[in-house]
This record gives sequence, C-alpha cells and structure tokens, in this order.
Amino acid sequence: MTGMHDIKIDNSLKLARVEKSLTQSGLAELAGVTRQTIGLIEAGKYNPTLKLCLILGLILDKSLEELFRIKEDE
Amino acid sequence: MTGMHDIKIDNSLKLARVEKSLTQSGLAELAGVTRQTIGLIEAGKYNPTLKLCLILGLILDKSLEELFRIKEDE
DNA sequence: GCATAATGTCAAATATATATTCCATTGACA
DNA sequence: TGTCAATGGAATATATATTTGACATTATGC
Repeated sequence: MTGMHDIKIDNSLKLARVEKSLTQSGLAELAGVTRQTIGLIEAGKYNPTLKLCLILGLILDKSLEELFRIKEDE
Repeated sequence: MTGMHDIKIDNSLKLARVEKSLTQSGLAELAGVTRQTIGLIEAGKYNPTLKLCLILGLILDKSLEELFRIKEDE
C-alpha cells in the first residue's frame, strides 16, 4: 500500500450500529466476526475486507458509500 | 468469515479498467499494488481490502457500488 | 455501593491479502 | 514467422486482518 494514493478512511459504523440498537458483540455475532474486529474497525484501526464491509452494510441497511468514505483532510 | 452471511462478490473492475484504456499493470502501478493483485481481484479470486477498493474507485472514477456488488445467485 | 453489560486494549496465534518471482499462453503487429 | 505486450497461473514469502483469551475501564441498573 505504497504509492501516491495514501488514503485514510472514515466510517459511520458506530452511528449506524447504535441506530439499530446493536451492541458491538451483537453486530459481531450477526456478521460472523469477533467483537474485537468490530471495535477496531469502528476505531479506524484497521482496514476491513470488502466482503465484511458488504456484510455489515447488509446488516445495518446501509450502502458502502454511507458507511465508509475517504477522509477529507491530509 | 463463517455465519449465515456467506456472500459472493461480483465486480466490474475489468470493464471499468478497459474503459479507461488501462492495462492491469498500468492500473496496478497507479494503485500501488502488483499486477497479480489486480488480476486476481478481477477474476474474483480474492477479497480486496476496503482501502484498495476505494483507491481503485478513485482511479477508475467509479463508486464502490458501481465497482462491487453482492452476487445475486447462490 | 455492587453487579453486570459494553467497550477498550493487549499479546499471541491463525487466516488470508498482497508481494515476488517465474513460466505459459494469447493476441497484436512488424 | 517471430517478437513483444498483456494476461493467467503457480509457489513461496511477507504483511496484516481476524481470532482467541484475558484483563481493565466505563457505563448503567439494582
């Protein structure tokens, strides 16, 4: 992941999750991942897989665009 | 990646790439990854990272929704 | 106050995305 | 025909996403 395109990602996972009254553990269980994975993604501490993002969007009823965007600073 | 949400992903990366008259190598170089990575993603043989998907969308001028979708069969 | 749920975090292990290198195939084109 | 660019594919190595398990902290309800 070198090159001129070094990008930071912003997400509204936490917001979408609490809107659905889901806990990190609850969402994790629905998505088939661990609580830690959800927590770290929410915290922006890692870079999830496309498949997982699509699953989360499915569960939270949001598009990828709504959940994840390129962070607009530098 | 267990659980009830087992999803297959469809992509139009190849189409978007040739529309831009880019070769796999050219796109790879722009994205800062290897040609093989692009080839394997186009072939649906692996599950890219969100960050890489966003970079590819940036380069190819497409949204994530346009590039990647859940495959509608089973 | 105490219990318990929800979250943060850390270390070690595992799975898998990505890199690297190499060889084979195909198609364009001189 | 022969060369070369573009792609497909495989094997091994590395980076990192994800798991597992454990402990600490911060709510929140009783």
